[in-house]
Amino acid sequence: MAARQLPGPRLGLRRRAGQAKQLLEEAHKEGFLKVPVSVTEEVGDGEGEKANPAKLVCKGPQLVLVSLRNICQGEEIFVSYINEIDDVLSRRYFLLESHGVKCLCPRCHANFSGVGGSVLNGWLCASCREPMSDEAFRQCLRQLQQLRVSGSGIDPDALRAVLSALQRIMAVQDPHDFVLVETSSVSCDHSVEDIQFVRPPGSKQSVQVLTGSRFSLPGVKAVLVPDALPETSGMETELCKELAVQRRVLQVPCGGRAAKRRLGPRSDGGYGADTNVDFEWELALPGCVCWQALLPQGRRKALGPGWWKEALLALAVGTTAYGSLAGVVRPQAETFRSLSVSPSDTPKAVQRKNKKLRAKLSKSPWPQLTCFEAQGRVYRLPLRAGSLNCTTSHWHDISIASRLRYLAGFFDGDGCVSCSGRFLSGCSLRIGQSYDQAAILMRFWETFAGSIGLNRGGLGMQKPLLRWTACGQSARIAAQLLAPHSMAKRKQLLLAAQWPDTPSERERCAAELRDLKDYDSAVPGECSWEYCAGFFDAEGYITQAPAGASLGLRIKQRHPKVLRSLRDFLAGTLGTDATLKTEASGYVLWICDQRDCRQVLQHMLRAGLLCKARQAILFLRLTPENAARISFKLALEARTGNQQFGRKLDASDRERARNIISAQAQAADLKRRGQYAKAAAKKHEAAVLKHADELLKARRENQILFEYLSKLQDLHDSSWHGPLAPGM
DNA sequence: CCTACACTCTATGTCGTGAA
DNA sequence: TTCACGACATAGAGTGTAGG
Repeated sequence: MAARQLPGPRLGLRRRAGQAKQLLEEAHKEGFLKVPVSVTEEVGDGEGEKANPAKLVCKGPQLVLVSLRNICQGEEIFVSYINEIDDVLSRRYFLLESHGVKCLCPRCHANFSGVGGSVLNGWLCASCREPMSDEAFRQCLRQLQQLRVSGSGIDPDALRAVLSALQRIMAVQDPHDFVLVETSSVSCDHSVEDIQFVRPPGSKQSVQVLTGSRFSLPGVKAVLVPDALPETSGMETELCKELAVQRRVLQVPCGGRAAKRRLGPRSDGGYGADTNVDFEWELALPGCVCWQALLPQGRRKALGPGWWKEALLALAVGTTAYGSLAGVVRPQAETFRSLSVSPSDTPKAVQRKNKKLRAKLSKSPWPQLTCFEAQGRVYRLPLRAGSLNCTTSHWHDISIASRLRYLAGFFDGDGCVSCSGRFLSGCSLRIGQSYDQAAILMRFWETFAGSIGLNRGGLGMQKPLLRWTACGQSARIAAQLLAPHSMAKRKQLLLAAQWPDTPSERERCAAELRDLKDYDSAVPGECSWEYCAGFFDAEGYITQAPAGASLGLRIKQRHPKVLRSLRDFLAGTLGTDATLKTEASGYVLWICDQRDCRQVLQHMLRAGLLCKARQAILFLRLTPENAARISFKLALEARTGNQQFGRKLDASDRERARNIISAQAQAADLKRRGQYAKAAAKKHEAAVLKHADELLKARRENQILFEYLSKLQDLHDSSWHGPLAPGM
């Protein structure tokens, strides 16, 4: 086992049992346990020298931890950080990921080169010390399950109580992660065909339940790995190679969403599947209760495939690799506290904590949004057509034609035309925006009616999303009004405006609409400053050279036609020299010249720029003297999304980066000149600087993430329901 | 300063459901 | 049949950084 390589919780057996007893009593007092459960300690029960140091058995309402060999007085008992029935690869991957530890214990070492044939590799028979066959291993697992579920003297009610307590505890930790499905038809001999899909009452997720033993082995784990191995050295490369072999052998049973993103080396030093890859794995306890979990990657890594065993042990023994049961019962406080920086943490350790913190955050929902704020007014959700008579005054001072040009520009950027319903009865127009950009949705709502509703609730860094929707008659009218001013989506809007009545014609139009989205169906048309402002509000981005005084304007788009029209318009009216370039997944229109940038921003502001008006105004004030301050201000208040949240470099970061580069360059120079001793000293100095720099950045990120978390918590505590939340 | 690229959140696109 | 809304998946948009 790996425990000897690690610092961390190492509790004496007596102490663990005592702690477990106390915690179980507490759990019973607080109503988590329906029946009183106590822990009995049985040490040296005469079962002789076996490989497993201890086992957990249920005796009536008691959970008993039994040592399987004699323990000498004063001997230290270790807690494993891993699930011992994992294969060697999973164990090492988990240890490296979660603790940064390369395990060199005999079991890992002996089996390391043999990985690839089976996920069960690395599991040695306790008697003969030979690798176990798959069948023998499965047999053991069955026995283990039988022991836990229907073994002698086990009170099913007690076990059920423990399991339901666990469910409650876990539900507190993350209510979306666990569902408890009771089933009486689970057996070990089902085949893959026995997969059923159920939606448990109250669950919004559809849940896949696999009842086959083939997939319910706790040792089976899905791992996605990069096709191309990253350029790393030592342990990581070895692991990647083996993961690659593993993948081919396993034919990964990857449920839910498939891996979309490029899999490869990541800047954070990790590798493998990206965060939006979900896995599903299941466990069936025959004849009793079927636990099923749909875990996010972070959680899965944290607990490992044997989470259920770990959880049972946690309840019985009061200890896991992640702290005591107290930490499980009050997960928010304890879990997050364990992720805050401690003085002895290395940069890598803080980075790992930050990663976990982000994973936690990404599962933390915002409170339900029931209203939104736009231009200082608060509106209830959903905002239906005609539910208000008042309008935002400034917008109505602008002529209808100008308004339509702006809206057409915005719709070309961010709008969506789709036909809806089984009968293709009509088209709908839609625009989604985050909740703090509701003003732009109000412009559409005031002009075309329709409704504004919640598209998706907030989740961690992801703000809640609102959506303006017009369907039926209002969609037809809106499309009719927008089409003449639109370029990128004119053909789609014309289709929506003239949506036919007969089913066959509708089928044809629906197919045509789909086609229009596949290629660049933009119609070159008359451009205007209002259109530019709208399009820029939707798709544009203002860049600032790192804390410098120079700025640039960028518009990214998948297809080039509309960008060409914009470029020609800018060249024709201002003589602006905008360049159109291809970039990965599309085209970019760039304006670099400082004078051009400012002129374009001023024109767009006059034409009704809204979403990016604040940024534009700030940038127009940009001078070499205030560059750093404006950069900070923008990061704080004028950003659209939370990408790269907490990672922005400030002036001192840049200064440190310059020093590191300078030291590295000096070291290289000294080496070239043959002054090896001095070069080595300089190199060391650079390494020290780098270490300090990484530590500082990681600590600040940790602090910012905690501040964000605290703000999110405040929203819950203050019964927040929609008005703008500052700093989020 | 300019450009390419990386990271990850947002905004499209689609499907389904249910009330009117 | 229309309209509104929710859920889900994912392409790509928005943003930052590194390097020439």
